[in-house]
Amino acid sequence: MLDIKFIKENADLVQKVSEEKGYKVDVSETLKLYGEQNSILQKIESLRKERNELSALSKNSKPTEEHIKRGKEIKLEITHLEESFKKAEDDFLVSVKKIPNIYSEDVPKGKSENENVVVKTVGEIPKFKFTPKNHWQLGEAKHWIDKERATKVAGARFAYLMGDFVRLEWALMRFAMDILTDEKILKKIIKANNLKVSSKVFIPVLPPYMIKTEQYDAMDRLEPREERYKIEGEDLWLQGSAEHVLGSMHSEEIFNEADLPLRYVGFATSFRKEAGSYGKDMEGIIRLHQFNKMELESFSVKENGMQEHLFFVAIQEYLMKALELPYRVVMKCTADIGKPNARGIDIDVWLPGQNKYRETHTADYMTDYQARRLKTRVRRADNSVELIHTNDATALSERPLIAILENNQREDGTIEIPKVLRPYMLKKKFI
RNA sequence: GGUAGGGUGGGUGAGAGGCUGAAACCGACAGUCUUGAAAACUGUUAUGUCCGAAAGGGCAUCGCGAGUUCGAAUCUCGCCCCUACCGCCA
Repeated sequence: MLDIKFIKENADLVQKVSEEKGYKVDVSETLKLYGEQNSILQKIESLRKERNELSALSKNSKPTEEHIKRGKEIKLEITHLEESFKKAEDDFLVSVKKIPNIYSEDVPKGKSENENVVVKTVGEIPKFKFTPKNHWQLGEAKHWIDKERATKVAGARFAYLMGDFVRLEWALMRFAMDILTDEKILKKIIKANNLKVSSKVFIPVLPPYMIKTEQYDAMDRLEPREERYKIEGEDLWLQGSAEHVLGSMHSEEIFNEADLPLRYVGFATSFRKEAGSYGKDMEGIIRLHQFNKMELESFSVKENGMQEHLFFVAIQEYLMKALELPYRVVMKCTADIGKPNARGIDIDVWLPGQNKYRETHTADYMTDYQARRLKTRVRRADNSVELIHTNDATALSERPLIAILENNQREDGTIEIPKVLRPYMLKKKFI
């Protein structure tokens, strides 16, 4: 949610920016609703003041008939006004929650993801002396991917992952974990990218996979609900990304400035309904209802938020380079960055089996948009309290694994293991 | 899941219908003293929100929600969570 004071002072800007992000909002209506809510509140507060004063008169003595009579009147009026207030407040909240975050100055303007801007392309696209297979042809031949049985057991968009593929996935995750918890490597990444951020390591987290409605909504990641799995009979949802349960972890808390930035690397199986993507990516394992992912999350003071975001992208690039995968960095345009985002970067990997780039990573910078409703704050050195800035980003998921299969395949269907993963694969070179 | 006891500020913990946003102590911060530090003493020390240029003032918050009452941290009901024991379980 945006700050209502900011909206008030920058109504035209907010209106314009919301439209550029593709959201239909009426800022003047929001402000009107805020005014209505406020004027009712002021009436209530002056009545409450009278009630409090009346009640203070009875501190040593019994209240007079007069006081009780007036008190009853006040009670009735307050009850009445509170009903109108509740309605006015709800209307205001519904309206203000629709307004997306302001985007960062350097975000390209665009009406759809087609207008995202490729910032750079890194790594050589491999040339094959044979026709490269896609990951499901490779995986099924090796009995690493079994979607037929998964469909029998759980339905479409599920898969059994098996054998060396599983070992490779664990190798990948262990590799990422080792990088993110090694301060020396983080320092190297910071230096190489000329960043001004703390080199504090990431704290590994295995979070809950379920999240309450209230927390999910405060994160502004609950919508669209058709995309989420609801737990029947409970006020719980299956999280769609570890970010959802990591970001809400410190809701209602006030950090000490000295404890920031606070960085987490969380591993979680994530769940998505993939509503509205019928028929898309039905083959292979690029778009399943559940997938494993290692996610970065950080909480920082406002002036460090952007550097933190750039640091996350630098980490993503470091991981992709280490895995020797060809990729490109994409700046998402206004229409594609997402409602709570101020800025968003995607990394797409080259998939020879599909002959195109596919998204493997996202990095999101939310400024204080999420923190406002989460009530995650920091006590600064001068004792003032303010909202923190949140960042999240993919570290590694199963999609880079697909890329390893397709990019590192040999004619006989075996896969060359990236050098950095071999220590985690009993030093084997091929699987 | 059952039974019992609990949830009050950064911490411990008092308060059991009105003078209580809340005692006391600890911690933290600032000051006095000191060459410096400690000790001692003095002061400050929740969050949100509204009005105001500011000074200041109002309102709300004692796990959450509803209710009783002229008046609720305090009484009633529902929910959540904690602790202990029992049951079940990786």
